[in-house]
Parts: sequence; C-alpha cells; structure tokens
Amino acid sequence: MKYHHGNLKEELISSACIVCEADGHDRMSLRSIAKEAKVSQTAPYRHFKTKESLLAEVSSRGFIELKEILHNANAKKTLSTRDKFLEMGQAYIEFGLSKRNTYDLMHSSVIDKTQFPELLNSAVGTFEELVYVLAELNPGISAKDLDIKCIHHWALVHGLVGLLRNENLDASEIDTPAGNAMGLVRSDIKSFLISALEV
Amino acid sequence: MKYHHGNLKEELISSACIVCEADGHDRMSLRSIAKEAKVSQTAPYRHFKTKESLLAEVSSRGFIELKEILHNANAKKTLSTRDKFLEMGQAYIEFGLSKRNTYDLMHSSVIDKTQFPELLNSAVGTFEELVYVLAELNPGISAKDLDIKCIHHWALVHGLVGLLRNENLDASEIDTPAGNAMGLVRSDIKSFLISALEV
DNA sequence: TAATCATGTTAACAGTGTCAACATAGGATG
DNA sequence: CATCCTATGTTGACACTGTTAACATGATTA
Repeated sequence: MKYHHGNLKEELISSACIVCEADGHDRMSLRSIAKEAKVSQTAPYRHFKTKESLLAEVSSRGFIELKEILHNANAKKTLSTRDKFLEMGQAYIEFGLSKRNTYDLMHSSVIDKTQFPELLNSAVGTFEELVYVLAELNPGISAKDLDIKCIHHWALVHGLVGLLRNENLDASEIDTPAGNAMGLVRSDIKSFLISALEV
Repeated sequence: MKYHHGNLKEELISSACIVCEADGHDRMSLRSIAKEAKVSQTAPYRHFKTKESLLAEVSSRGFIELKEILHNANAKKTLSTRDKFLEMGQAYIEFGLSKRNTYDLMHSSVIDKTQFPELLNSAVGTFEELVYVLAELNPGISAKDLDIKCIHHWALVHGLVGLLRNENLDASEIDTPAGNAMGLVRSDIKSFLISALEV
C-alpha cells in the first residue's frame, strides 16, 4: 500500500465533477470525495487551499465543456449561419438543463470569479463562441453593438435556462398562465428561440 | 422573564430576511438567528419543519416585494404603456442587483417550490404583473402568444440580472470583449433594455 | 548519503441541521 | 375553579461539515 497516491489532484477534480453534478455543489463535501479517493479527510488540502478552489476547478471545466459544445454546434458546415446560431442556442439550453447542477455551480455566487483567473478565462472563452457566430450573422456591425448583442442573447438563453430549471411552474398541479406558458416553451424550445431571437 | 416568546415565528422570519440579504442564504444558520431572538437553538423547529421551510418563507416575501415593485412601476399614470413596461424592466433589474442575495435565494434550487404552494403562488403572482402590461402593449394578441412573450421578457431580464450579478466579467483587470460589453450594459441599463426589448 | 520538500495522516476545533426527551404556561374542558 | 391538553419553549446529543496544527513518509536533489 503506497503512502502517496500519485494522481490525487486529478482524481479529486474528476470525482468532484461527478458528485457536483449528481448531488449539487452544496451537498458535496470535501470529506466524502476524499473518502472516495481512499485518502484521508485532509489530503485534499495539499492540493486545494479551500473547498471553493476545488469548486472553481469544477466550474472551469464546465465552462470549457460548454465552449466545446457551442463550438461544435457552430462547426456544422451543412447549416446556414442562422441555423448554426439557433443550434448554438439550443445546445446552450440543453447543456443547462442536462448538466443542471454543474450549470448551477458555474453561475453560482459561492465562487468569486475574480479570485480565480483561470475560471474567468474559461467563462470569457464561452462568450467568444457567441461573438463569432453573431459577427457572421451581422456583417458590418460595430464592435460595440456586436458585444451588446452578445450580452442580449446570452442573457436570453441564460435566463430561460434559469426559469426552466428553478421556476418550474409547469410542474405544479395548479393551472396558471405562467405554468402553461412555461410548459409550452419547454416542449418546443426551438420554436421559442426562433420567435425570441427574431432571426 | 417569560418562557414563551409570544411572537417568535414572525421575528424569526424577519430576522432571516435580514440575514439572508446581508450574508446570503447559505451562510445563514438557524442557530444564529435563534440566538438573535434570544431563544434556544431548537426553538425554530416549533415553527419551521426544516431550515428550507424558513427559507421558503423568506423567498416568498421576496417575490411579494418584487410584485409590489413591479406593480408600482406599472401604476405610474403619467407614463405611456411602453414607458411603464420599460420602467418595470428597470425596476426588476434594480431589485435583482440591490437585493442581491434575496434574489439569489428566490431563484435558488435549495428550495423545492413544488413543496411550498404559498411560495409558488408568490412567484406566479410576480409573473402576472408582466402579463398585465404586455397585454396592454399588444392589443389583440392571443393568450398563448402573450404568455410566451412574457416568458421571453422575463427570461431576458432574469438572465441579465444573473450575468450582471455573477458573471461580473467587467470587474476583471483583464480587458476582454465580454467584460467591456458587460460594463457598457451595466452603466446604461435603460438603453440596453430599449434595444433589447425592441419596443 | 543526507537534507529538503511535496504529499500524505491523525487529532482536534468550532460550527452546522436535526431529533428525542423534558419543561412550562396558557387556554379549553370538566 | 381544578384539571388536562397542547402549543411552545429548553437541554442534550448525534452525525456531519470545513479547516488548521502537528506529525509521518517518501521521492528528489545537493
């Protein structure tokens, strides 16, 4: 039985990614993932100053994965620019809904992004994918207007994910306009995007 | 020294509202607010089954306050319908940014809204304020289209608040398109809303 | 070979949500 | 009025948490 693990840092991160997505970052404990790695409770502290810094790593990987997903959507060469844009929107929302807890962590206030430059870079990288396709879709647009357009569309899909995730008003037995509308949107996200993005 | 407090439940709630906004719901402990009310650690359990149920109460009051704010914005009779709508958008965003932690709780996944019908009602009530003004702004629109339009605009402002709160990319020293755009939007939310809502 | 240093362990601290068992007081019932 | 019931409070305990200090190990390097 070796005293040194050899690959502990990486194992802790990937384990944390799994647990965070499965249980949510607030229900993940350092001790439990240390146990999972068959290592003492305090071993993680040799690699992460705090729990927050481990979560920052998990969050960063989430942004990197999301960037890849968006990049892939934008790389479908058979599609028109407009359809690639729509595809990206759908992919973004799908990520937010399927990687629910990871997405939650990525946009959680438990991590102060300004204290984790690497995480900040990952987040900014995701934004850039949006810049590319919107630039293609709006030839001749000024840099400023382009950036603001990006914020606009990012806010829209980000907000929609938030509503679909936490304001699941359509899950209630009570019949309300809000619930009905949310159910409609959820059942056909593409149509909603087409009307909302007005492209 | 009276054994019974007399008004403990209400005091716990209002205390929780203050602490939640000041420190964030995850840093609020039942024990600390019990202490603040000069009552034993477990006294809150006579009024709230779990911590979550106390937080649900705090969240519910947040939605009620937000509804009032939106209602007031919509009640400014000197304004045109379009301007009332803009006013509501601004008021919503201002609430999200100033009552930062409360807003966080309201849209957090730590509370399962389906288990707190009262909370669900509060959340739905907020939505209704949006329905009123959009109906006025779009005469003759079908109920379905109206509801979807509401989701659209709710998602937009909700998403923007989320970005401004947690993706404060403009707070970084690094100069990025994302950061610059976010700074621009933050400094003039009204202009952003006018262009984004296209009204 | 000897020393350094990254990486592991053990023990402990203060804090958490929650439950069971017990205490009290005020209102309802006889 | 006396008595019981019930809502509301307290004490003590349990199993957990993040985190630190002090110590152990073993690989790298002088």
